[in-house]
Amino acid sequence: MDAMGRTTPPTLTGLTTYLLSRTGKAARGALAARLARRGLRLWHMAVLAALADFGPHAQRELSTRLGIDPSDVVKVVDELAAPGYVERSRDPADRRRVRVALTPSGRAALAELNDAAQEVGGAVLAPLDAREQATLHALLSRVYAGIEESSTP
Amino acid sequence: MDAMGRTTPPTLTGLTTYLLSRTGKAARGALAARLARRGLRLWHMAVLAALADFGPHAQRELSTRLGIDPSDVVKVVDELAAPGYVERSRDPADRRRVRVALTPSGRAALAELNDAAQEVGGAVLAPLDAREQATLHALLSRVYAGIEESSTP
DNA sequence: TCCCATCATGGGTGCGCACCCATCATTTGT
DNA sequence: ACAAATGATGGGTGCGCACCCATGATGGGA
Repeated sequence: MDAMGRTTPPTLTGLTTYLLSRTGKAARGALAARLARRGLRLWHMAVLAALADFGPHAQRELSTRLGIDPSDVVKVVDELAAPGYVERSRDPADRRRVRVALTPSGRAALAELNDAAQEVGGAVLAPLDAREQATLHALLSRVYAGIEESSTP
Repeated sequence: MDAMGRTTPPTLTGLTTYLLSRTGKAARGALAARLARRGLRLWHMAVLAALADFGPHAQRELSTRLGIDPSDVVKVVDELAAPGYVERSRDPADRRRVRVALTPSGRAALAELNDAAQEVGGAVLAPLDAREQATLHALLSRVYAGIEESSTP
């Protein structure tokens, strides 16, 4: 009797925005679940990645780079400093600024998080073969670039 | 001086999950903004679409089809019934069930929402040409299918 | 030197979303 | 006929995220 099944309405699946939103949420959720094991959230990983890729930042720089509210940066950095993943130090040149730097332990943690993320990616993208995953990544990169550009004019 | 710019850390952009999560959130946000103009949220559109595509549902059916908590279905339907987009009626065969049906006004509203969604899609996917948008859609469809399947065993 | 801009910090708000539980009406199975 | 299962409803919770404002410390320009 459940002939109409559990199928998602075609009106929705026909919308690329809908698919993006859904798959994105799934990806986000899976990733967040992995991070939660270590008591971290997505922003924590983003901050660690920024520090690893670009070296130490003042908190304000983290804010503009990642698009987080400066006020929230404080809290995220707090939570990263507690387990010793990052270190705060005052910038001697400009003593208002707090320089945030990655510790070795933070770098190691990031590596693990990255592995976890790769795993999650593998699971989510399982229906696609390697070639297709690559094209998906390429297309998404361009869409992402477009978004970044339009949000930071 | 801001030589390191506002670039997103490559460690993140290298992760397809991250790109999915971000672009998905952007898509979701843009869509939600459009719906908000009419005082609706994403679930409202999903329910309207389900009714349009598959005809009237009992609320429980909406719950299982869309993966919303039964308790939340009640509230969403409440909000759709207020402007007269849907109508509730007791199923005469099983008087526990409440049959939810789309009204003409609801169908019209859905059409408008659908147009809005297409617009949003066009904006988000602007960096891609038509052919690329099509392949992106196809790839995402398969990923989405994989997700649905693994979440409903 | 003084005023204003900048930065970090802490505290608080509101929204959306996912969940859970208790209750009541009704149907189904025994 | 009665107990158990099902469906709808209302009320409440917690989390993540995005914001906003006030305060105190510091730096830089008039």
